[in-house]
Amino acid sequence: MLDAAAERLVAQGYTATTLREIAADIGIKAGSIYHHFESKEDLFIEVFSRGIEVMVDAFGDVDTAMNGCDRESDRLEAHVRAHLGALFEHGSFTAAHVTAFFTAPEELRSAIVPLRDDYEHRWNALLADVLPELDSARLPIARLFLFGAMNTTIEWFDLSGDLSLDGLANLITVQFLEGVDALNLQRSTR
Amino acid sequence: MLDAAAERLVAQGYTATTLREIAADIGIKAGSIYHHFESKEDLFIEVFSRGIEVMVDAFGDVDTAMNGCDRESDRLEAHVRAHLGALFEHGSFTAAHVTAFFTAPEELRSAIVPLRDDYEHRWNALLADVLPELDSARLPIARLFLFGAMNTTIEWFDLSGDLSLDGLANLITVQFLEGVDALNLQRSTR
DNA sequence: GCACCTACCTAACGTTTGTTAGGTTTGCGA
DNA sequence: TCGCAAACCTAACAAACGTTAGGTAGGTGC
Repeated sequence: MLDAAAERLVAQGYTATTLREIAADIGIKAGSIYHHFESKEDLFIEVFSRGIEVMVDAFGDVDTAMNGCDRESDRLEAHVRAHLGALFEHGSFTAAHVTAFFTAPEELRSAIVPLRDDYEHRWNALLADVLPELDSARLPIARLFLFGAMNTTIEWFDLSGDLSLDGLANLITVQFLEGVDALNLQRSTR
Repeated sequence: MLDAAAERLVAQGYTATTLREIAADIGIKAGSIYHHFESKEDLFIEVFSRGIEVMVDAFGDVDTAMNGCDRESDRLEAHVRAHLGALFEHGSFTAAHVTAFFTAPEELRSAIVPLRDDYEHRWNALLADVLPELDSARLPIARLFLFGAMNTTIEWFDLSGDLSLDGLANLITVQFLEGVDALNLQRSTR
């Protein structure tokens, strides 16, 4: 049911997604939803929260797996890969979060913002490690550029196309670190 | 009235924006909208179209103004600045387009897609000029990265903050061309 | 002064929305 | 086998939605 809600969110946004649709998707009636959630807002708070949970979990997994890694660029690429994985490989929760968060009413958003802030903090800390020479005032901006490039992939990237998620993660990382010219040389440093 | 519609679009998305709200914003009643447009869909087709128009016009202006420019990176930066200008300085049409386009029903979107394609083609051509050594298969991807970085600025950039639009355009261009490390050296090549 | 057009309003329509009260089914534990 | 709670349904509610038919005020041209 949360899955169905997330998929509808991706396709239609918050207001256009009705409880009757979600109920029909899983073969129940709209009123039955209220046995599990107090309101539409409550249901989608859960969906958006899971969207962040998936991201945070993926981030944490990479952090432990890459513990003894000495090449900082590899660490970054692994985290980029994890973020893309959360977007494309772990259900629609993260995708729903990224695409539909701003279509939700403000009361709902403000309940989610603390979770978002936590995730953003982790990325800031990561980027501070990977890029120690970067002016700390520029760091959040660099992160926002990276997030922009990663998150808009849901609008165009096709999992079944020629480019794999690994390849996409590598492209984004190289482009982010070294600029567009380095795109032709991708994977040459491995 | 189109302005009011665009502002509501940015704040609430397509479905959550009601004709009664738009009418109230400009001091008329909802029914009166139908004297100017045949339907809600018709009204927002006009709004989305203008959003692209603003971008295309800004692009064209830079093209003529930068005609004799020999430094390709300056040309690119001027176009980035123009795109950001369309987002932040020419009403809410472009901002509405970028944020709310995917919240609109599909029939409406398909009426707008040709205009979008035209704008994307211009950028592809520009990038092919600026980056002749870039693999042509990578070119659309590079453009999508750049678009992602530019368009997500509406979610965080503050016109009244320390960073100016010129500065932001420079940051994005440098970051795009040379990578994140070059951010510390911005404007040093001028 | 008359006709006419544009811009708006009033008042309702049918539909859909989130939501609720009360009843029914299902399955598990004692 | 009984009881009970979780899961679901039915049927409706008030509110809000896009939309429409018919009417009104104000200005323009003749």
